Amino acid sequence: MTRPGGSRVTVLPAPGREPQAPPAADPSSLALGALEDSLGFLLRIAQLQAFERFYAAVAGHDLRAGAFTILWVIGLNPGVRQGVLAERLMIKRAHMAKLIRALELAGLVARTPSREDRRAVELRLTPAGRRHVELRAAAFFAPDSAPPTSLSAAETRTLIGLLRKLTGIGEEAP
Amino acid sequence: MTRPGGSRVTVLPAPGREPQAPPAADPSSLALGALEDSLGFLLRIAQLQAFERFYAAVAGHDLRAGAFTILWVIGLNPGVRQGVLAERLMIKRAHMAKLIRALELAGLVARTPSREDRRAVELRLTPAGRRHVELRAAAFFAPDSAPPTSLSAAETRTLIGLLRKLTGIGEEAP
DNA sequence: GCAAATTTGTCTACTTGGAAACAAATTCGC
DNA sequence: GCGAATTTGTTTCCAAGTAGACAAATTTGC
Repeated sequence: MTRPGGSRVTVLPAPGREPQAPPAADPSSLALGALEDSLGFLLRIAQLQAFERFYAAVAGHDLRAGAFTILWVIGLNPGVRQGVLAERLMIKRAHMAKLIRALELAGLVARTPSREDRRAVELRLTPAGRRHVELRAAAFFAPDSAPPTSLSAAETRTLIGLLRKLTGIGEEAP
Repeated sequence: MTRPGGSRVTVLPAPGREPQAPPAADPSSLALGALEDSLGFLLRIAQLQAFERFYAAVAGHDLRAGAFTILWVIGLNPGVRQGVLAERLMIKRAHMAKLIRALELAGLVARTPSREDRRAVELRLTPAGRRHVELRAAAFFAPDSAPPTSLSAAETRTLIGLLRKLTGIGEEAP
């Protein structure tokens, strides 16, 4: 399982002369070198694959992952402020402003100015917003109930646990 | 480590009445509910955090992750075609066309029409492109040598192994 | 009390990425 | 052969996301 080069993997591509092998018409047989050990690269590919699977599974449910996530978290945290939401979901504040305005225009979210801090805005689901979330929650979380085929159930649990630890998400300061 | 609800985690937010708790001004104390068990959500957050760390670490090296990755893979697979590259790196072909043109204009990549298939284009690094990659490889892969602080070295290896298995990247069909 | 610094959300301009339609070349059916 | 379907890369247009400046409100230093 360990790689030929150990952990010092910054092996440069063979300088100058080319491998005489044909250009490799099959994507899965491309040489990736040290990228195969790169956490950032693997996370990127894994995330894109997961989104692809997700949108393939929920096709036609008019369900956008980002919007649903925002509504879900507002539903669990009524009165949450935009900036707090943005920081936790890793969405830039400028972008969150646009997303929230769209949700407000759609009648799913209510924005009320905070009384404690008159710069801030408190977010809540409207009744329509709550209905929207309730109707789509099962479809949204369905892919998590039937996890990827390439991992066993135990491996999936391990992976989720490690990702929680890596991101600091399921288990904050005690 | 198991969650209160087991694996059937589609618990809807408390309908109607609000938690009387204050709006939670601290992002890390937001309730996320079933999102904390969602592989897609965790992968998304982990990837964004990883990119943030990456760009913080290589600040000023004029190093874009996507462009470097493309150059790196071309360097390892001279003569590779655009579509193959796009599929493996999960970049849409329309986008790849733009990226490759930019790299060609920058003098880093040479595009030569394939003799076998006159629609296709073969990609190679120019000498300048090879120099570019060699100069930046150490900085690009540095974050992988000093992995995240929240995981032990063993956990990081396990995580990388699981991600390889999930994505099918380090270990193709035997 | 009050000027300076910070925070909160917003705006404009820009970059990144994708969907759909397309031309050219290739492969398939027959 | 030869027309139909497919593949390859490109173009155009649009959506998603970011950067940086900004006004208003708040907090901080004194």
